[in-house]
Amino acid sequence: MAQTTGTITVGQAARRTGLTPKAIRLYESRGLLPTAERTESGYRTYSERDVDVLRFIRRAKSLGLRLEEIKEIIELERGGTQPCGAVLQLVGAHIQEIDRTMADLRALRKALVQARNAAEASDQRGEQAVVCRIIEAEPRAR
Amino acid sequence: MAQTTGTITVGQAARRTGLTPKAIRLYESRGLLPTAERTESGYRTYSERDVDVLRFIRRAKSLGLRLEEIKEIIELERGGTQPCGAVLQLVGAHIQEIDRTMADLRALRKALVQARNAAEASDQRGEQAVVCRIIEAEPRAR
DNA sequence: CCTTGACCTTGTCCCGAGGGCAAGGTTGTA
DNA sequence: TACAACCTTGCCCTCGGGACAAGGTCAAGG
Repeated sequence: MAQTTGTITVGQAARRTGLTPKAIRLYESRGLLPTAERTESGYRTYSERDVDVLRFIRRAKSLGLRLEEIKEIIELERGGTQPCGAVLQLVGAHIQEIDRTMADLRALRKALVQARNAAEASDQRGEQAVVCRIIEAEPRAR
Repeated sequence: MAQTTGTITVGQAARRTGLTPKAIRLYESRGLLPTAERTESGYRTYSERDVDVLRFIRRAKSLGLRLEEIKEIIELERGGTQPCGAVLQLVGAHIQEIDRTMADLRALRKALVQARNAAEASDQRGEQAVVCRIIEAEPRAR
């Protein structure tokens, strides 16, 4: 195989970045990575530069950015724009989204605990329910 | 149409329960509802009992239970078992799951805020990054 | 009687981010 | 030459529906 120095296969790239080959192919198909070069036999080949981009993607993903958003950042950077501003905006939006999700979860948790307590209380009073009172109870708020 | 008193269509059931017709058909296909009776022309028909079950499903869903879990509860109840114990167990498991998710989100939020602060700080020092430092930074933990 | 509009039917594709599996080609080593 | 380990593409699955298509049914009004 005509493999240039420093050129690796998808599996090696996966091992070096902590991703899976499947994920790497997905990123290519979604446009986060340029279409990979191929060997004569059709194997994808990756350069160190590609490995850097893949690591970048992994870190961005671990911060909760979506592939589409990561793609935008990469395109900005490829176009020569410093993507800092855009990244800060994305990160800020994600923090807000997390805050909203956590507020929802807190409310849900409260509802679950209340429902459980109500069920245990009625159980101790020896009541019987056709279907368990936990969910039979009319939701007050909502 | 030979529609018995109290027998309604899927759209009417949807309106009475706050669900959509599509969702109701999905629940049937997933086994949460028994296969609906049909009119001669093929329309599904629902009884008041069905409406009660649908309301039950909606409330259980609003508590974050998954369709598969709701199905188990309904099956227990149909089998004559009081599902209270099972429901309590499910609810307890969900509270734990919510706690785990919230812990994850807290950690994620912290990482995002730290990344943002680091980026702003390096920006103020006039540094330039090939790709924004927010994501370039090596992840210490994990 | 016929049309119109609202309703119903089934079916398919889509979302996110891949996982799992199948069927087959390629590589490098024993 | 055989074999394991790799690679390729492609399809179906997740979860809870939303959106849309193409067509059948119902009730009311002209």
